[in-house]
Amino acid sequence: MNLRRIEAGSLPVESRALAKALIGCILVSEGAQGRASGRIVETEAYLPGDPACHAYTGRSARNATLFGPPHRAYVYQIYGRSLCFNLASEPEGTGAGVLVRALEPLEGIALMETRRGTTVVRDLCRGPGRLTQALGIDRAVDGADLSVGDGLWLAEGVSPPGRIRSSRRIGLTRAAERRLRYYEAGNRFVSGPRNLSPP
DNA sequence: AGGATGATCGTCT
DNA sequence: GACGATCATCCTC
Repeated sequence: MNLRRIEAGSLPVESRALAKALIGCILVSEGAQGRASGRIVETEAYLPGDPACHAYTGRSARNATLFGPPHRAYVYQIYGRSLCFNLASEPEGTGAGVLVRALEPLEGIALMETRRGTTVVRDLCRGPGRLTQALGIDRAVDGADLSVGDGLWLAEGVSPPGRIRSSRRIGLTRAAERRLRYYEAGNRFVSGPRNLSPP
């Protein structure tokens, strides 16, 4: 599969615009074990001043990447077992980001099955913790510039017009009512509700 | 297909 | 010491 890398600076910086623009893009991981990739079908935006955003209470060792340049990878561990993959958003100095919640597996299915310990393709990348495991993303990825390295990068994909919908974000207790989750309507690899009415 | 539950540990109070 | 931007498993329908 010939993938065209997304060049630095061609993605939006504003959080909601970035969350929408990422739908359809392809996330690629390459390493000694081979290549694994998937098409992004679900994201969530975490805005400046958003009580649900990790940057809300100020800068710390964990969330420092969110305050760095836009589009750097922000990786953190949640519930003791799962890693979540985000892209920092907004200009440097402002803490915000976009969580990638689900991928539609494209390449390296066998590798993903090994890493995930299941052959249920629908379960390989459906959920933020699952997709990081399937792509072999670890905490060392935190802070990485995806436009430079060859281990993890973004490629151009296809987002059919009119297919992107929004809903409440998933799993939150704070600011849960805000419609900052974006997903491709009807796609079976979306992790939450996947056919809600348009806004 | 969908709801409830417990595991598990880095980070911050 | 409490709390998660979750997951796998077990249950019922």
